[in-house]
Formats: sequence, structure tokens, C-alpha cells
Amino acid sequence: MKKRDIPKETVNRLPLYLRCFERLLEEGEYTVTSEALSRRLNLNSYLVRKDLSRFGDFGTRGVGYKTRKLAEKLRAILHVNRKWKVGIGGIGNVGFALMTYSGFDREVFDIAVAFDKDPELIGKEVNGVIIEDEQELTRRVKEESVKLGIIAVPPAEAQKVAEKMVKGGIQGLLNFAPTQLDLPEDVRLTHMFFTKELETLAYYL
Amino acid sequence: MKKRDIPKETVNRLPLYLRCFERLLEEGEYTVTSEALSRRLNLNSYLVRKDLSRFGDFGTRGVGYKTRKLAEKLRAILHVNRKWKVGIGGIGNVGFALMTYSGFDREVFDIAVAFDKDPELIGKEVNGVIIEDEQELTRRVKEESVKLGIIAVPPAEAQKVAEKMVKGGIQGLLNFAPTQLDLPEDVRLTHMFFTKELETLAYYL
DNA sequence: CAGTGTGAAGATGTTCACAGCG
DNA sequence: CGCTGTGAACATCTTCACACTG
Repeated sequence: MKKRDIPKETVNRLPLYLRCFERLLEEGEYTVTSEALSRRLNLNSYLVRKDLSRFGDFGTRGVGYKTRKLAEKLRAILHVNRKWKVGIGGIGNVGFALMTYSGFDREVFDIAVAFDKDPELIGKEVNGVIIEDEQELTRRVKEESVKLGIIAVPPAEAQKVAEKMVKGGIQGLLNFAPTQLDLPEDVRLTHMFFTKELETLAYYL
Repeated sequence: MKKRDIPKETVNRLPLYLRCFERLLEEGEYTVTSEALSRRLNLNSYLVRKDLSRFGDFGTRGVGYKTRKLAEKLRAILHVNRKWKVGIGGIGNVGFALMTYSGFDREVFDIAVAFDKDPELIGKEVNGVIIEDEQELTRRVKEESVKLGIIAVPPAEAQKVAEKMVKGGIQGLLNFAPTQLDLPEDVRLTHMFFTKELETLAYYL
């Protein structure tokens, strides 16, 4: 089960499968076929089977997949069967929205620390978390063993804040600033860049 | 220049190239080589050249690309050399953050209409736009010829709101609700799903 | 002669057909 | 008998080598 052997496209789909199994469970469906799954996700059933089979023989021939079992397996594979502390840098509109976003499961992704450089914001509480001084970022992230970070500062400061996070021991970063970051190879980096997505949409219209 | 012939991965990179050319222009760099571009974007220079050459012979052999010319070409290719009206459904934390987000160029993506079903919000003004009743969505979107939409409502309502948008003539949708949408083939759909990205990061840690 | 543009080779990802198990 | 799991075929995307040109 070496991570290098799993296509990254497959990994990108795992959260979709997980969500689907969780929803099915809520709906009282205890088994599901690859065909039914593929219809829900707008994929091809061959692909669903290939993806899931990469991690083990989870299905039952002639029946399909057990929703409860698969949800559990996928949570383990994705490491979301535990709590991850998350640190946010920059509490502007985006940072604030993330701190108060109700879509996260706080038992999995727990926003434990938040930073800004604005003295007006430092010390304020948002959704149970006190905003701290950005100068303390590295120290506090290390202290709290935060491993996941979110960059929500303006583009000009993104690189600097990202470096502070990495220095604090952060291993995965979600970057909301519309700028490229130059970080060590071993730091996992994902971009969320609204404008880029709108531009891509505009291309096709 | 049929859209079908351009790999979608290339299209996904066009906004990155555009941003890079714009930045170079600001920095006073009037030409740039594929090699220098590729270093900025963490890509391979062969790929940069292949991507750009799909739309025409934009480069000058022995020199590189002219930043101003390429920025203009890319804006034309992406159709961001004009104003697009954008409609937002759902003014919760995410919708509000988007309405006040400073990263959009308002001359390109202009949030023209915003909707919510909460009577407390309807009639309020956010960043120059008055929030309207969600019941009016289809009519108003049609009236204003809005072609791009953003879904920022809770997942349970996303499908319904998306259908209203499509009925109003919207052709491209950016969905922030963590749920699959079932829409006509000809509506372009992109998902922005924070939790999915965090889960993918967690997988690799 | 430096740097683009491009056909061909290579890598990655998806679809298919069907063997094999419950 | 139905549905999974999987090698093989196919499609897509990236890298490479180099011809070509300003």
C-alpha cells in the first residue's frame, strides 16, 4: 500500500466516495453497487471498482459494497478517523469564513490556532478560538503540534506566512492566496484559487 | 482552435500563465522565456511551450514571449477581456466572503446579483449589491443576463438553487456546497470543496 | 545561437472484457 | 447468477529530442 503506487487522481476521488458512503448510510442503504455509486458521482463504474480495489478487496461479489465498512475503511485510508489541528494565517474575509464555516467536522479538522498581524484583531475570539499575533505563529504552531495550515493572507504576504508555518512543523498547506508558493518538496501544498476557476469557466462559455 | 482539441489540463493552466505574465509586466519584464516561466510555475518548460503553442505561434525564437502580448492573448482566449456578471446564491459566511473578496477584478467578474432566502438578509446591501429574495432568482438572473453563478447555500438546498440558476440561463456554475449536482450536460460545473482538499492533504501526511 | 514549436516516445489515467467468487 | 476485481487495450497528458527561425 505504498502511497506512490496510488494514482493521485484516485486519491482526489477518495473524499467523494467517502461522502457518498456516509450519505448512503444516513439514507439507510447498507449496501451499494459500483454501478449505483458511479451514477451518483458521475463516474464510470469500472473506475469506481478500480479505485476502491487498489486498497483491498472491500466488495462482495454478487452484492456490492457495505456502506458502513467502506466509510470506515476510507476514513482510515484518508486518516480522517482522528483529529487534526489546523492553523489559519490571516483572518480577513476568507479566514473568518473558514473559522465559522459549518461544513467542517470539528472532530476531524479542528481549527486550533489562528493568526493575524492586525492589532485590532489580535485577542479577539472567533468561534471559540482567540486570534494570536502572527509573530508568534512559528512558536505556537510548534507548541501545539499543528500539522495542517491554511493561508488566507493577501498574496504579498503569503510566502512569508507559509515559511513561518513550515518552520513551525506544518506538513500540509491549503493556500487561498492567489500566488505561487515556493516551499520545500516535502510540504504538501494545495491551492484554492477562486478567480482561476471562474476564468476557466469563462473559457468554456 | 476548437475547444475540444485543447486538453483540459492545458485550460486549467491558462489562468496561471496569465497571472504570471501580468505579474512580470508589473515587474517591468517585457519578455520571458519558457524556461523562466516554468521555474516560476513549477512546471516543465516543454509543457509551457506546448501549452502556449496550441493557440498560435506567440513566441519569438531566440528571445521568448512578450509579456504584454501574451497577457492580452490569454485574456482573449479565456474571455476575461470583458465583464461577466456573476450571481451568488446564499449569503452565509462563504457568500459574504465572496461578495467582499478583494481578489476579483470587478472589471471582469462583477457580482451583479445576490440571493438568500433569509428575510433578515433580503434588502441588505453588501459591497454595493442588494441581497434579493431567492424566489426571484430565476427571473432576475434572466433579466440581468447573468451567465456565471456561484452556489454558496447549504448542501441540502444546492440542487434546488442550481436548478433555478440554470432556468435563468446560467451557463457556468461554481459550487461551494459539498454536494454533487445533477445538471444538464451543457452547464459547465466546477466544485470548490474545502473539506475534500483537507482530506486529500491528510491522506499524504 | 538561443529559445520556440512539434512529432514521437513515455508516463499516467480510464475504459473494457471477462474471469472468478459469493 | 450478479457484481467485483483485474490484465489488457485505449485515451490523455507530459516529456523529450531536435528541426527551425529570428
